[in-house]
Amino acid sequence: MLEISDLAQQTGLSAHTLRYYEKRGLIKASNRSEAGYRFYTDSDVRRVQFVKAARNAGFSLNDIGQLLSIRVDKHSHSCQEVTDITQKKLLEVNAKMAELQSMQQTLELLLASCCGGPENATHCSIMEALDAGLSRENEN
Amino acid sequence: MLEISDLAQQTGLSAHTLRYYEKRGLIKASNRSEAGYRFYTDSDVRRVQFVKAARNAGFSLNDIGQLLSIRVDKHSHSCQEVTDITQKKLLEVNAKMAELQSMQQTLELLLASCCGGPENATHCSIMEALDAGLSRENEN
DNA sequence: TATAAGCTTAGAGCTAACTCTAAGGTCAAT
DNA sequence: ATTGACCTTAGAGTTAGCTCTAAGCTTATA
Ligand SMILES: [Zn+2]
Ligand SMILES: [Zn+2]
Ligand SMILES: [Zn+2]
Ligand SMILES: [Zn+2]
Repeated sequence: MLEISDLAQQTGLSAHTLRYYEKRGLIKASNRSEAGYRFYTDSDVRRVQFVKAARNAGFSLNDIGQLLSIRVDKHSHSCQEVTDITQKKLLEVNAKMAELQSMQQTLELLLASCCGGPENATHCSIMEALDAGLSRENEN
Repeated sequence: MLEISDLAQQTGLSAHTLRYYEKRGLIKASNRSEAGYRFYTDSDVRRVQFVKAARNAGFSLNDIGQLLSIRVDKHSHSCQEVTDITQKKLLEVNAKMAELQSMQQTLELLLASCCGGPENATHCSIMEALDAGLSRENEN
């Protein structure tokens, strides 16, 4: 039986975060001491590790809630439900990537155009480009 | 002289957002009517467009505040200051991209491994992979 | 037994960039 | 003069995921 700080150490999450996850309904200590201290079993540890792996994959805590309810009763859920959640997340990630790529490209162009030197910015091509609205092309 | 809703229409930002930008110190109506209505000049419009272009490039409102103070007094600032801000932002964007790319790769692997079918999830390889902590390899 | 470390809870605070509400004033048109 | 659309302000609410605080117990060690 692990106390919360032991679990924190084993998972790399803070005790605060673990209590927060409990408040969110994601995890729960299997046992409590008479004084109310949380005690975690190996099964609890595995559940937390599942949550952590899902976080690394990019799932939101809400997504993870769904994945966890599938996990505890796999018989009542299908592979399709799991892929639906995963696919949806992939689409979100792809959308954000596209946004960031556009920023990246813009920033690289800006940097390539500016001398970056110590003289004053009256002629700065970055400022000019921003003044020109990034030379059209940006719908949205 | 444009009223706030005219400026909103011209820039594609909401009047709420424009007032918010003013509260943040980014923009300001050059004039006010006797009743207190904001009136914007062409110069104000260009400033808002600068802000919008900078937002599109990924700059935060704080960054934009700095860029704007360079913009109004280019003689007292150098190209280097501008590139510093831009470079810093590019590094942030690159960091986020790396994070997202890792998620993307993970999600794609997960999707490739799962049948996605209607049968129950007792054998689901996505669930298994998450249970296995995404097969090690994820430092952090 | 005293001290320190760690546990409990409810709830506030943080970040970023909006987004919206309430309560009221203004303006053009009917 | 009365709609209705628009304007003003201060300030609260939203989102996600923590992060921290306060006030008070509990437990282990010296
Ligand atoms: Zn230069
Ligand atoms: Zn320059
Ligand atoms: Zn399957
Ligand atoms: Zn599956």
